[in-house]
Amino acid sequence: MVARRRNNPLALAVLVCLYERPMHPYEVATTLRQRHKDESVRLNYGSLYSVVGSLEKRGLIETSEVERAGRLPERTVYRITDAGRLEAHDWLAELLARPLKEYPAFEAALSFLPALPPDEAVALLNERALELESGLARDAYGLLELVERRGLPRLFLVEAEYAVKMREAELDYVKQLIAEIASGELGGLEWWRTIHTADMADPPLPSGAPWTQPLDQPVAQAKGSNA
Amino acid sequence: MVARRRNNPLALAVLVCLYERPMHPYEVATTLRQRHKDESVRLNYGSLYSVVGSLEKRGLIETSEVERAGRLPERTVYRITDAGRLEAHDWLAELLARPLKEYPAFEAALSFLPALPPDEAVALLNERALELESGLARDAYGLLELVERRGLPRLFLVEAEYAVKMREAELDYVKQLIAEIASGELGGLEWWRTIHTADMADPPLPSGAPWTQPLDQPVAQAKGSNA
DNA sequence: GGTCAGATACTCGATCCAAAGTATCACGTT
DNA sequence: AACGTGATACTTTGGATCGAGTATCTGACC
Repeated sequence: MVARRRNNPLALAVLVCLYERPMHPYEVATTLRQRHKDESVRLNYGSLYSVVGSLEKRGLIETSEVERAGRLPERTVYRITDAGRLEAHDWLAELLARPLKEYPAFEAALSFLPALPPDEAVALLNERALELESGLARDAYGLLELVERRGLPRLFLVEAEYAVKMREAELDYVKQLIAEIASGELGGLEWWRTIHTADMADPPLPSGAPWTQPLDQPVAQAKGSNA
Repeated sequence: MVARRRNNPLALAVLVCLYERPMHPYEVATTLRQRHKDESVRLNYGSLYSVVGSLEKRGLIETSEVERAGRLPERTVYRITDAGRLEAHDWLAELLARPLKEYPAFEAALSFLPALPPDEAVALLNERALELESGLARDAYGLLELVERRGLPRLFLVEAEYAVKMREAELDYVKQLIAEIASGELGGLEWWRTIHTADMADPPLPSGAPWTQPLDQPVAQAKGSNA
């Protein structure tokens, strides 16, 4: 019954836009883009229209009018309802106050790190560090440009500042990890090296050896290799 | 034709598991859970079986045997193919070396920050800071426990270390932001306050006033930031 | 005055995925 | 001996998602 229960932040973006004034979906999209919100909220038309439909079904927005210019497709203008205002407020408050578990791709990749030989891992991490650095330079330049060239108050850039900080932190961690592998300081390195010695040639991952150890089972336990 | 082209990291997890030895999907799931990989990779059965099906269709894994114990459902055991080994390697390398644009929920929320009154925003951010702090304490304890109680090498915890670092950085930013709002230091604060003065009562967001300003349009400008 | 890029406005269909469901077994409890 | 609980192993369902597609209009340029 409860369609799309607070999963896609694009729905929040729509609500907040309509809070400002009634719009048709396409106008919401262009507004979000103009304000660079499409950098923080995944925006594409398919999702937009489906999200709008579900908001209407839930009574959070309603049709205000249907226009048509020439023979272009109709524009359905929506306005927010009281329920919608409430939902927008509560949802935003929730997103701000409660950290949400997410699954960044790099975290997943790190969890499979032992599957690659240490040397290759270091090379790849170095590449990442370089890309992070250049990306950071670009982003920082973009921010400065907005603040200085036009006098855009920082209030409207907090999300970008946050993103920059997070990338800086990631870069820090990547560098530290590289250093600890290179210096042999990282616990488990010997094991890591040995399982990648026999087959330097073709097979990029070591077969037979576990790519990571079970984190449980301090004692040898007969878990279910049920054959 | 190319089904599910490197979107769901669960597929990589399956490949890496099967690199170790042939398994049936359910066993992959329990293995991942035992190794706490379900903290870094979103894991649920629906996705697991559909991902496995698509890997088979793409020739990256193949059926090794079909078992049955009693009247329980059949277990289809899969093994990885050479193509699968290659794909696993390349995919993992790509994830490690290239930062991927993602859309954290908190970044989205920050981009709508001006929609809430400053006081409420500060209160909510404070709540977040508290939750981040207690979460961090819990996580750090968990790590220490694994390292000390059982002698688990840090190599198998890099993804968790990364997650902790990221949260620390987030906490830093949240604290800094709170301070800058409280001290009146943040650019745009006056405007933020004024648009939230008339209606302290019911409407939690100010209608009529733009919740954030267009970032473009001082001069008609050629786009600028392409991602 | 023709054409061609780009904006306008939405639609479609093919995947993708999360959550719940199904059915069996295993084990301990009362 | 009936019951409950949790593990085993996979299926089903229907919504969510995304990229591409359609068709029109606008304006710039030569």
